[in-house]
Amino acid sequence: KVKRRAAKPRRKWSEEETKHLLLGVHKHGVGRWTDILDDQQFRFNDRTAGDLKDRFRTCCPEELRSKKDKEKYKSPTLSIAPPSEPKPL
Amino acid sequence: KVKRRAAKPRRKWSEEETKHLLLGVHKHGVGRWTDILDDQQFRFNDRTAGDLKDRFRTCCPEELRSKKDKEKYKSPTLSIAPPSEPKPL
DNA sequence: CGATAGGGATAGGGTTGA
DNA sequence: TTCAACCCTATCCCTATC
Repeated sequence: KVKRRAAKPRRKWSEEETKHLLLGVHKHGVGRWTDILDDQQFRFNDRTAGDLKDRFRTCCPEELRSKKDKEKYKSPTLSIAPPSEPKPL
Repeated sequence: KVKRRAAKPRRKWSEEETKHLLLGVHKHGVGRWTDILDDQQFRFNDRTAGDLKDRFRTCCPEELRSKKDKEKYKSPTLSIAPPSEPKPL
């Protein structure tokens, strides 16, 4: 049986934080979680690359189901204006 | 409106079954529902890990309210002698 | 070795029958 | 109405794989 770490307290993703994630995906591409996390243009509330991956999975279930053509996530469909001054969350 | 599965018939938790749950928490810790469920030392009446979690929530509301120091659930306060031969419920 | 994808488990809010 | 029992799923964990 696998020893599990003590779970960290759960923190809901805010709309603002999710917007930063989607903008990050728009800029760097799906799966580039560490790149997005390290991009100072986007602000996250103490998340890990895995957290970003999990959040994207739940906030975009339909797209995730089609594994091929991940480039489509970079389509202009996601037309959210980047925040000129990302504030800390 | 969320699609719901057909509900399973409700079965009350007996004192015996609850005792096994508390002993399991004492041994494995709060939140280790699958570990407790898989521990052959304890017997449950066809419950899921989620059922154990929910039962613990209702049978120990005070302790659940204090999120910190979960180790206290392992305190000797819960000094119930483990059944040498757990019987099926 | 570091990072990700996918599967697994839990926490907490929601639902419902007695 | 209340509340124990059960459901839903976002969030977090584990690990094979690259």
